[in-house]
Amino acid sequence: MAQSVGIKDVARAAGVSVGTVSNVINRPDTVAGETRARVQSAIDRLGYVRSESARQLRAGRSRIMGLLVLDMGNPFFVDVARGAERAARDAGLGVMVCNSAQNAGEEAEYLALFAEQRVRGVLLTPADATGRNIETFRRHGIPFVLVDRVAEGTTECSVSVDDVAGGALAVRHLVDAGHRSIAYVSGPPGFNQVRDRRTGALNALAEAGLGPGALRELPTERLDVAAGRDAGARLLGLADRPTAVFCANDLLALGVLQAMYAAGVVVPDDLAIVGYDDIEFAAAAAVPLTSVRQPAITMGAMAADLLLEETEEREGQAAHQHRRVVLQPELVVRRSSLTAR
Amino acid sequence: MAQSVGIKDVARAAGVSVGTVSNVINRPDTVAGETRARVQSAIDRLGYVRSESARQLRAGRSRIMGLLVLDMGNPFFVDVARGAERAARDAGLGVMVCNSAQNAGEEAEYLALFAEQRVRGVLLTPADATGRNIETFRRHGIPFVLVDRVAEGTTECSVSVDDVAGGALAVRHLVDAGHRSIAYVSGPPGFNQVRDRRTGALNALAEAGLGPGALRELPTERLDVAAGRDAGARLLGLADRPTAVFCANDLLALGVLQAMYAAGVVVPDDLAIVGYDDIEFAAAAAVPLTSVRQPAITMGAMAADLLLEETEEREGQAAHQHRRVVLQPELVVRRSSLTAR
DNA sequence: GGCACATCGGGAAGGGCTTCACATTACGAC
DNA sequence: GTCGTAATGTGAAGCCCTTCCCGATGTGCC
Repeated sequence: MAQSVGIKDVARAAGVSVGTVSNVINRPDTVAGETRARVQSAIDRLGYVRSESARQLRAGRSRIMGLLVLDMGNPFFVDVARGAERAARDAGLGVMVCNSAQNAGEEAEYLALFAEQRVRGVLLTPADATGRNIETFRRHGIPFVLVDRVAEGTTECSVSVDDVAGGALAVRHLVDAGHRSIAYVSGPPGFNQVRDRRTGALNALAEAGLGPGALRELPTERLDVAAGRDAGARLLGLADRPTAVFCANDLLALGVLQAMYAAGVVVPDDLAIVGYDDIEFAAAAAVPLTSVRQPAITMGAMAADLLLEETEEREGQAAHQHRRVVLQPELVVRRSSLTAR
Repeated sequence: MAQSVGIKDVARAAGVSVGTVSNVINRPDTVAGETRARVQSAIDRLGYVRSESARQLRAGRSRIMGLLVLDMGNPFFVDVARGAERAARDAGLGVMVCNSAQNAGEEAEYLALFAEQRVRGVLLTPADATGRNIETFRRHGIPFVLVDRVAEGTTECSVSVDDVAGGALAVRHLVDAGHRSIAYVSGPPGFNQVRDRRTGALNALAEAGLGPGALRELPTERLDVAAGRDAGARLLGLADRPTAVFCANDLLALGVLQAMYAAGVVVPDDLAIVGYDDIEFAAAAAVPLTSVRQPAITMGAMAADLLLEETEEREGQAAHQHRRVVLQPELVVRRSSLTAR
């Protein structure tokens, strides 16, 4: 197969001009049926595929949307991606999914890549707590939507879940079960989600007349299973060990669970655990995990829709109003938080 | 920020020709230091980002590699992607990861997308058992490497894991533990992996003097947790229930495990389970899963390397020999297969 | 039969970049 | 002083496509 079948080759083969071939592809109704058929058959015969780069160069923008997530190893983000993909596809766009791996450097690299690609817009779960990457990116004039994080200031659209409410759900549940000393395995302190969930947790404690002293925070470097195991080990070393632990996400919770299992600590009897995200594997865990469910697919889809709305506007519709959508989480109770008695 | 700062604007601002700006970016050593600095500062000042599409149009090919996996919800493929990304990045390429969701139609769409993008090459885990998509794609002359599947014929490179050996490992382990009647939750019959793992299973049975009747196959539509739950339900309905089950991947195994748990069947005492892939969540399952580990990251990285080797050759090195790399799996024994006594 | 009007298709102009052949300059050597 | 050479920079061609303006052809109607 010839490496380079161009529109010219097709035109020659079909005995028409290149303009006509282009019309057949892009506005078939402007071409007479007979001509169209002839051109189409030439296209098929030669195996012509139009060059997206040329197309894009002409159009000035691409048909791809960038999605930069914190961790593709976390099924939560896989779901976000799924939702975004679906919405983008409905609009005829593709999604380029990239993984910053919770690392500001990689985030910057991928954002630069997106800029070079003249991506239509970007969905972003920020990894860089300083916000410097975003600041730099803003200069390019490429619209973006924050995912799983509320936009601060009024600058951009965002779709997030009410993390304060989520944290409160989790801890209220534990308090109701009688726990009075709770650990919070929290993740990197820079993340808003982490902070907001703590705020919610403290609120729930306050409701019950408990002070912030009832919450012992165990920060971690990363939001993954290994970090959870590590936090679990630290938890075991605490004097006056809490009777319950709330984890900033399910991966951490699974890690904690593994550490408890290895140490012979019985969950939930000796330690109750509540996770966050309700990933599919939470239900299949050694002890099925109680978790705060987030509508991940919806979040991805809504973010993509907001972005689409914003980019359409650029084609001269009514002005797009930046919006901050906040969804509500939901508590899913399973065995890990049900003290047996 | 002006939407469109082009190389011309930079040239004007720096008082040089466009050619020189291009040289500053692509071959800085051919430009005098003073000029280079002036151009660079103009670039920074204007926030110029080169257009990848124009660059690519000129170059005739892109700097992106496509990766099309069966299921991004399966952590196994997330690892494959990780490996591929790392290897590609080392070569200065980006990876566009797409998810065929085990669906031939979506696979075809994404392959078409890759062709339009003039992607450098494609790493592919085929979803279309008929091979028709591949056949069509081959016409474009874009090199590709099959991942997790042996190339049939001598047509392409492939990287896979010896599935026959893996199936044998799993079932030999079960036979050694005394099981004489084993179920195989297998997945869609079109998949080679599924077939090869069965072959291995039968081999292991034969070694032990058991006939194929000792293996009861339960096919499923998909390779995911829901399908596993479904297969588990069917398993429970079988007269003369097998005492062990071997699953074609860990997601199925987790599903089976959930079904058993729901039905009060004790794993491993009433039913031993062995999965495949050894995803991270296998170890954290309700009953930690025995599984056949595959070197997923390595597989992704090797596939990317093979592809790079092949595309480099196109620039006129020694001819690239298509190769089929076959890696070895490894059994990881955990509680789900250890009959308690 | 001739005219107005659709309808089609042709041709050329970019769009932003790289690259290549060539112009310019400086400098050391003879 | 002249020439060769190396070091720099210039400018235009061309990658492949879309789009827009027109000319050409055909149609229906008076």
